[in-house]
Amino acid sequence: MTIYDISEKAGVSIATVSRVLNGSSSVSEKTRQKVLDVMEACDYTPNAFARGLGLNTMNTIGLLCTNCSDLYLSKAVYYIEQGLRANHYDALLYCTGQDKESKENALKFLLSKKVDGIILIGSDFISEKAEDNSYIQEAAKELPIMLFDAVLDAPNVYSIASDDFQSTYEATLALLSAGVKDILFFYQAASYSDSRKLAGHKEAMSKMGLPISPSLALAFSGSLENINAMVDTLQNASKSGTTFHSIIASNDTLALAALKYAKQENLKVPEQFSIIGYNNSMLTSCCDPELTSIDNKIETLCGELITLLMEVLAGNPVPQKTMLSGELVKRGTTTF
Amino acid sequence: MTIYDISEKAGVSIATVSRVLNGSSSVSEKTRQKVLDVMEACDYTPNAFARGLGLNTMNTIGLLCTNCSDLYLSKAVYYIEQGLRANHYDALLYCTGQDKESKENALKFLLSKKVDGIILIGSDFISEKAEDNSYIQEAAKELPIMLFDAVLDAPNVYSIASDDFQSTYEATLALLSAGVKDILFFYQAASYSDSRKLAGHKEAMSKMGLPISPSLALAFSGSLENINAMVDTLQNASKSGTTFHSIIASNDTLALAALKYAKQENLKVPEQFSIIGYNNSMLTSCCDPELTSIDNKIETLCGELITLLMEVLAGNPVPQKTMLSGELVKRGTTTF
DNA sequence: TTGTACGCGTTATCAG
DNA sequence: CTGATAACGCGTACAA
Repeated sequence: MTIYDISEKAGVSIATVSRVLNGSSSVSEKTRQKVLDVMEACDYTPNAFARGLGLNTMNTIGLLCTNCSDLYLSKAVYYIEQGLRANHYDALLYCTGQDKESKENALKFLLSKKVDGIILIGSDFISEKAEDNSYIQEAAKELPIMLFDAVLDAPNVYSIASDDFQSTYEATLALLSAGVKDILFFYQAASYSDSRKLAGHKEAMSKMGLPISPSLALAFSGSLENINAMVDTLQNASKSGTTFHSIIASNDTLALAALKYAKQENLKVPEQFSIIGYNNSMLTSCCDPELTSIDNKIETLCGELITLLMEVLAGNPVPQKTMLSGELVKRGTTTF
Repeated sequence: MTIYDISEKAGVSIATVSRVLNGSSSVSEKTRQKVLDVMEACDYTPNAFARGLGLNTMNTIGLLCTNCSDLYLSKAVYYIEQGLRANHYDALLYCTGQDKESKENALKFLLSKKVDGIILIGSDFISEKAEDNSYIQEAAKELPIMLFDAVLDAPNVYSIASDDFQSTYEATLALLSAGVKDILFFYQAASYSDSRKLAGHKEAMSKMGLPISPSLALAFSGSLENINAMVDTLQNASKSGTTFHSIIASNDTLALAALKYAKQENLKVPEQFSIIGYNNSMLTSCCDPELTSIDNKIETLCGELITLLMEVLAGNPVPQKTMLSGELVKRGTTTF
C-alpha cells in the first residue's frame, strides 16, 4: 500500500495525498476528507524509509553509553528516552563498553546510520587527555553531540553536567564541620566526573588547611557489580596502614560497600564512621542506616539536555555548557 | 558524496560500485581495487536511507520495555543489545511504562518504523486475560515478535523464559525441608512471571499438604525504587495478624526489603527468619547477611533469544517456546 | 486548490 | 565481467 494506491482510490494525485499526510496547506476540506477516508479504509502507513530518503532524516537520536545496565546510567537512558519520545524522536541505543576503539567505532557507526544527533551518556567518553577526545570533535562536525554528565569544549558539542566539584566540596566541608577526621575519598575511575569530584574534595581539604595523603584517595578498579571486591579494597587499604574514619564515595554502590566494610569492622555508623554516597539512588534506602548521598538531579539534567538538543536541532543558539547544582541529602550515615 | 560520484571518479558504472560495496559476485580484481581506492580517498559512506528503501530493511530491531532503568530489565536490555550488535542489528529502544494503551501504541509505532523484529522485554506485556494480548498477535502478523521472560502461544511469536514455576517450587521445598514454617510469598504484580512463581510456590505447598492462606501471598503495588514502602507493606501485614517466619520474594529488591523488615523486628536472619530473593542481582551482595536468591540466568536467556531471533529472520524454523532452568544460589539468608 | 514530474541514493534486473 | 535502467515510496518545486 503506497501513496499511489491511495491517490488512485481517492481519485486525486499523489501530491494531494502527500499534502494531506503532512497536514500541508491548502487542501480543500472535501478532498482532504476523501483522502483521509481512503487512508483509513486501507490502513495506510507511509513508508518510513522512503520518507527518510526524501527528508534526509528519520528523527532518530543515537544514544551512546558504556553500560546501560549500570544503576546510574540506566536511569539516564530512561529519562533521555522519555524526553526524546515526547519530542517525536527515536532512540537508537548503542552500548560500547570501556574500550576506546569500541567507543570510536560506535560513534562512526551512528554517523553512517544518519541519526540526527548523538548523546553521550556518562563521563566515560571524555578523557583527561585532550587528544583522546578528538574522535568526538570529529563527529561533531557532522551532527550535534550532547554530553550528559561530562564537559568538553568544542564546536557543536553541548555539555550538561552536575557541578560535581562544588557538591563534593560542600560535602567535605560538611563532614569536617561535624568533626570528622581522616576522610577517605573512594572513587572508581579517572573519568571526567570522578576527577571533578576528587578535585572538589581536595579543594575543601586544602581550604581547611588539611593535608591530603595520596593514600586517602582510593580508586576501585573492578566491576560495579562486585561489592565484595570493593570491601576487600577498603580492607586492604586499612591493613596497609591507611587510617580513615569516614568515606566519601563517588557513587552509592561504593558507599554501600563502605557501609558493609564498617559493619565488618564493627565500627558504629555514623558515630565512629561516616559515609556519604553519590547519585542518591535507590541503594540509599536499602540499608540500615540509610545512606547520606549527594543528589545530582539526574532527571533535571536529562530534561535540560533534551530541551537543549531540541533547540540545537531547530537551529537555535544554545549555551555550550550547562551546569546544575547538586544537593546533599542527609540520612543515617552521617551525624548531621 | 554518492555512488554516482564514486562511479564517475573510478570510471565505472554505479552498478559496479554497488557490486563492490556489497561484496557482490563477479567484479574483476582490478576494477574492484580501483573502486575501493576511490571510496577510501573520498571517505565515502553509503546512504543508509536509500539502502533501506531499496532493501526494505535497515537491520533494526525494536526493543520494548516498560522501564529500562529497572535493575532487572536494564540487564536484559544490555545483553540483548550486545547480542543484536554482534549480529549487525541495531536496537531501537522504546520504554512504555505500564499503561496498556501506551504499550499498544509503542508496538504500532515500531511497525510503522519498519523494524525487522520486535523484542518485548519483561513479562509486563503479557496479560492473564487472553484478549488483552491480541495487540501482540496482531503485530506478529507483520513481523516476528520475541518474548523475553514471558510466554504467549501465537503464530510468529517466540517465547524465551526461565522456568519460574519450577524454580519457586524447588525453593519452597528447600525452605520446608529446612524446617521453615509460615512462608510469605512477596511479589509485585499480576505479570506472567510473577504469577508463574506464585503458582510454583502453591504447588509445592499443596504437595506437602500445607494450607495456603490468602494472606500469605502478599502483593506490593508501589515502585521498585521505594524500599521503605515495601517494608511498610510487610509491617502492615504483620500488624494485621499475618504470621510469617520466612519470605520468598519475586525479585531481589523485595527480598532486600524483607531483610530490612526482619532487622527492624529484631529477627535473627537466617535462624529466626529466612529469605529467598529472585534474579541473583548485585543486590544479593550489598547486604549482610547476603541474600540467597534464585538465578534465572538472564544472560543465557538473552543469548538464546538472540540466537532464535536470528534463525527466525533467516527464515529457519525454530521452537515457539524455550524454557531454561533456574538455579537456587545459597547465601546467608537461609539456613541451608 | 490540484497535478506533473523530478530528485533522493540505493539495489537489482537485464542486456551486452 | 560490466553498464543502462527500472524500481523503491515519498516530498516538492513548478505549472496549471
